[in-house]
Amino acid sequence: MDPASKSGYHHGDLRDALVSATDRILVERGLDGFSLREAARRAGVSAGAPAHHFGSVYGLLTEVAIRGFEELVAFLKAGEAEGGSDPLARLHGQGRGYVRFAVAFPGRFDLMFRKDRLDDANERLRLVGASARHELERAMAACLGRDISSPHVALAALGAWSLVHGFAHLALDGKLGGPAAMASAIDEMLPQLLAMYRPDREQSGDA
Amino acid sequence: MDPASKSGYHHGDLRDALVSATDRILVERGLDGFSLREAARRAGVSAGAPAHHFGSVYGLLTEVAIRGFEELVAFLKAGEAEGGSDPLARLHGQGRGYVRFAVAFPGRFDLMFRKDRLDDANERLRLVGASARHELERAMAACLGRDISSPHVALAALGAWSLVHGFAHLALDGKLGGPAAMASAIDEMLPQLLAMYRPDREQSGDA
DNA sequence: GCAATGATTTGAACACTGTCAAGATAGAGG
DNA sequence: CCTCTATCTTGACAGTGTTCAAATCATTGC
Repeated sequence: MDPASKSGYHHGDLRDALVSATDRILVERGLDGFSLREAARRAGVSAGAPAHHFGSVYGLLTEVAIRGFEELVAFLKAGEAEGGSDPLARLHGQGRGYVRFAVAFPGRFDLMFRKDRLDDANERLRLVGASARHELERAMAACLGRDISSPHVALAALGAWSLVHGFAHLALDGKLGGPAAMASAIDEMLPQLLAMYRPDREQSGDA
Repeated sequence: MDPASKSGYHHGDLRDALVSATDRILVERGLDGFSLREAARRAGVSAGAPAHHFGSVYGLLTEVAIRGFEELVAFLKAGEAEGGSDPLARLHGQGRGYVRFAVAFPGRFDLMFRKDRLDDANERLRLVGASARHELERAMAACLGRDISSPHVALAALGAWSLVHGFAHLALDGKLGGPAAMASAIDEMLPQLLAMYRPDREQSGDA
């Protein structure tokens, strides 16, 4: 009816069909098992069809990555909310949300940080990526009691991002045990790690 | 003469020729620009030839990654030596060595951590990877005044690795400016980051 | 010195991949 | 009803990694 959600041409809504087909492939076979033709196959469409909607493989994968980042931001916010009112607890909550997202959607997570498969120039991708970084920097600024535009905050945010990203990587490599042990690792080891490396507000910030 | 180093069969030493051809491709075009056929082409050999020496693409890339890790370990040791006798300075020196390697050999660095292109089961790869991790844990243990087998050390090492890895990633993404600014960033921003996030030996280690 | 041996490389095939141009199709708007 | 435009198919092309029988050639044994 409304032309935005169901513009029933030949297929109906091939754009979304391809995106969700890709998502399913990422879940079942990972990024390596993905191919544009396979996505087209699953959408019940010929190999050349995706080009009209996404231009090239990069376009399709970029679209999937964008939706991944949107969901990541949601996970960050949910995790932060668990932290209550203490700024440090809220920051750590974001970290837990980050790792939880990585563990929940390994395929999407893989894709999102493999820039060789994405279109870096895509405006929406950059926007949603900046949005995620903004979430982190806001929580970090509150935690350090500094302005969000401070280079100190940017540097501390980089460090915090690296920490949880490395932890997530480790979890996905299976180095933290199976899925059962992973959940407890996120709730036990990650807090320990975050406590061990916390941004130190006492150091001289302007050298 | 000695059959080990120069067993002049048809090509002479195709194994090494393919490895160095791959290395050159990584420098010139990055990992995306690599293909097994292109490497064979540069070695002046047919497309099927590499199979005999490496089994598959994974074998060749894994060999290149192994040599990369060997060089990384050398960079870690060199950086650590710059730290003099202070354990923390030595640890931070290792971090500088890590980032320097990543910046000096971006292609190899990319490859080394793209496990979808490597043969995880390769024994030598795991050995040299473990060797690199051991360097870090040794320096970290000295820094924390704990035994190297302590889980606390392992966790702290993971955190430190994540920090410098994230920093290196950022540098390679060009977010730290051009090559000129990069060198100074390694010598200025990285120490700040490492100082901000340093393993805290005062926390309760056994929860 | 020469033939046999076995490692090394070739060449052609196969099943894939992503992209492209040209034609078929079907719904929308006049 | 008829055109028009976006959508999709078809068929081709260049390129990829892998496989395998056949050809090549250094080495080994005689």
